[in-house]
Amino acid sequence: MKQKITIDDVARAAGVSKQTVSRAINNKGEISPKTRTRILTLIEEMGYRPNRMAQAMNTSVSHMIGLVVPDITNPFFPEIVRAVQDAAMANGYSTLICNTDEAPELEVLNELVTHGIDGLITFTHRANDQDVSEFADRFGPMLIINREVEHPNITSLMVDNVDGACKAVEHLVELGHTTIGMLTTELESISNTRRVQGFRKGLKAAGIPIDADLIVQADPTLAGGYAATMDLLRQRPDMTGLFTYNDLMAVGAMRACRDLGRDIPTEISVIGFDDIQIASMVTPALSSIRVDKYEMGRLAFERMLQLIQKQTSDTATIKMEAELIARESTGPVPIQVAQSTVS
Amino acid sequence: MKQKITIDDVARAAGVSKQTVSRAINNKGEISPKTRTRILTLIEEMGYRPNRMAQAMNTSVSHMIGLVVPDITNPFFPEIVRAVQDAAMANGYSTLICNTDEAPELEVLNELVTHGIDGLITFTHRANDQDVSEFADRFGPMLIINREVEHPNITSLMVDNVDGACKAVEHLVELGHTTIGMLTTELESISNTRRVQGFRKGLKAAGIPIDADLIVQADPTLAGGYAATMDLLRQRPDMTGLFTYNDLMAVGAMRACRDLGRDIPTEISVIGFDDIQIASMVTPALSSIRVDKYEMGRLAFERMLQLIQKQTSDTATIKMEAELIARESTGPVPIQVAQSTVS
DNA sequence: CATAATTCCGTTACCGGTCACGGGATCGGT
DNA sequence: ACCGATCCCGTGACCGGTAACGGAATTATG
Repeated sequence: MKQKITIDDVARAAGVSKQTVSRAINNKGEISPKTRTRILTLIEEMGYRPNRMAQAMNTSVSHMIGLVVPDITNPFFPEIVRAVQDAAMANGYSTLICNTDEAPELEVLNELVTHGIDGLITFTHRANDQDVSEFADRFGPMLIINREVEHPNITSLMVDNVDGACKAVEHLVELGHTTIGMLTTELESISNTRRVQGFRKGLKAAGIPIDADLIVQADPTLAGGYAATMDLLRQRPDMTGLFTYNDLMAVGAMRACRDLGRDIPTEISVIGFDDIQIASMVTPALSSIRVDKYEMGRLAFERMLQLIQKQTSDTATIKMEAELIARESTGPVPIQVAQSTVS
Repeated sequence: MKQKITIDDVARAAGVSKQTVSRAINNKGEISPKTRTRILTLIEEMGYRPNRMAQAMNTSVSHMIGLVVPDITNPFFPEIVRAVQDAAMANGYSTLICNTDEAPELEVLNELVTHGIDGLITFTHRANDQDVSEFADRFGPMLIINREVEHPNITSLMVDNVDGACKAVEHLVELGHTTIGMLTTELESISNTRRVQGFRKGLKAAGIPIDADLIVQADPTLAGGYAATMDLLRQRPDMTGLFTYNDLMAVGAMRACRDLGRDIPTEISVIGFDDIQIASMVTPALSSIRVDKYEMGRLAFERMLQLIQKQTSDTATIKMEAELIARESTGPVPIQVAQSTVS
C-alpha cells in the first residue's frame, strides 16, 4: 500500500486525466469552471490531498523549511521556534527542526537538505565562516541569526547586543551604582563579545573606569552564574551592581547573593539579558534586557518566505533592538504577575 | 537547477548505470566489492547525497516523523521534543514539528501526512476519539502521549497521574498537613481528571475527608494559580497544604502566598506537578512530582521506530511512573543548585 | 458553409531515485 | 570444447505528481 488516495484515483473517479485534476487543484492552465468545481467537490468528498513529495519533485518546492537551534530546551529558543512555526503554518509551510549542540552542524544541515527543504533558518555558531559559505554555495536561501556571513545566499538577523548591554549599564548607573560587575561566557560567542563590548561602552559613557577584576567568565548556566558570583562577591564585596550575559546566570547570581546574605535590590542589583520566561517568575523578579523572541522568529520567516518565493533578493541584515525591562532585582517596583499560557 | 548532484551525475562519472550506484549506496543486490568501493569513494569526493524525497517515492520510507505538541513554549514540552529528536537523529530520522494549540489538530496531522512522514508522535487532546480513530485508519503508526485510544495503529504512553498526585498528598500528609487544597484546571483534560482522582485517593488513604471547597479550578498558568490562590486563601485561611495541577500554577500560588504574608514552607506548603526547569529555579525551590520528560520522548521514539520498521506490532500502552521531588516549598531542605545547560 | 481562433482536455516526458527482470561475461565441470 | 551456474551489471517500468505540447470540440469570423 503506497498511499491512500492518489491523483489517479481522483482522475478515474472523475472520468478525466490526472492532468486535469492537477489543473483543478492548482487552478492553473485552461480548465472549464464547471469541471473544476466538479473535481474539487469530488476531492473534498474523497479526502484527497496531493503528495507534497511528488509535487516537490518537479516543482522544487517542498513547502518545508529547516530550523536549526543549538538546544530547544534552552529557554531562549522555544518562543522563536514557535513564531517561525506559526508564520510557517499560516503560509502552508512545515518545519523540520534539529538541535545541534551535540551534533556536527554541517552534517545536520546537509541532512536537512536531502529532504528538499526550500529554505533554512539557523543559529549556526560553531561552524566556521568558510564551511558555512561553501554550504550556502550549494544550498539556496539561508537565514542566520546572530551571526553575519558575507554571502549572496545568506541573510543575517542581528540583535543589537552592544546597545542592549549598554542599556543595562545605563540603568544600573542611573540607580546610583558605580562598582558594577559582569559575568561573561565563552569568548567564541559573538553575542558574548558584543555584550561585553556594550558593557564597557556603557561604563565609559558614565565615566566609570573599567576594572578587569569585575569581569568574570563562567558557564552560561544557573550553576555557572552561582559559582562565579560566589567568587566575585567574596573578592569584591564592594560590588553593588551586576550584569550577566544571560538570564540563567543572573538567576544563579541572585541565589548566590542570597546565600551570602546580600539583599536584592537594596544591597546589590542584578540584571540579566534575553528576558526569558523565567525572569518574571523568580523572586525577586529579574530585570533584564528583552529580546523580542517571537518577533525575531516572525521576521526571520517573513524574510525567508520572500526569498524563497523570489519576491525579493534582499539579503541585507535584519536588525533588532533590545529593550530594558526593569523589575524587582534592580529596584523596588510593583510586583507584576506575568501573562503566560502554559498547561 | 533542480538539484546539485544527482545519482545520474555519479553514474556518469563512474561509468556505470544509476542502478549500480544505487546498489553501491544501499549495499543491496549483487555488486562486486571493488566497484562498490570505487563508487563510494567517488560519492564521497563529489559530496553526493541521495534525495530522500525521491527515495521515499518508491520505498515509502521518508525518514521523517511528525511530532505534534500543543505549544512548544510551554516548559513541559521542550525536553520531550529534544529527546525525540536526539533519538531520531541517532537513527537517521528527521522531525517535522507542529504546534496545535491554535490550529485544528486534524488539519495539522493531515498536512504532516502529505509530507510522507513514516510515523507520528502526538499530544492530540482536543480532537475526539472517533476523529482520531478515523485518522489512524488512513495513516500508519501513531503514538499518543497521555491519552488512550483503542485502535490497532495507536500506541499510548501514559504517565501514572493518579499515583503521582497521590504521592503529592502523601508527602503533605507526612509533613503533618490535614487541610490540603488543590488547584485544578479544565475538566476536558484527561491528565487533570487523573490528578484530581489521585488527590482524592491520597486524602482518602490518609483518612482525611474531602472538602469540595478546597478544590478550585483555574487557568493552568502562573496568573491562574496566583488568582485562584488569593481567593482560596482568603476563604480558607486554615489551609496549610496546596497541591496544584502543574508547576506554573504552583509558582503563581507561591507568589500569592507571599503577597498574603504566608511564609513558605513554615506557614503553608506548596507542591506542583511535572517538575519543569523553573521549579528548581524559583525561591523557595518548588517541590514537585517529576515526570521524566526526556525518558518520555526517548521511549516514544524507540517504540515508534520499532513500529515503523515492523520489528514489533506491540501497541500496548507504555506506562511511566511519576516521582516525588521534595524541595524547599514543602519543608526545610538544603538548597541545591540545579544542573542545567543553557546559553 | 468553410476556415480560423478559442477553449478545453489528453498525451508524453520528466523529477530522482528503486524494484524486477534479463542478459553478457566469467568460471567450473566433464 | 561445450554447457550450465554464478556473478555482475544494465534496461525498463514505476512511485505521484507537474510542465509542455498537441489535438479535438466549440465558438467566432468571413
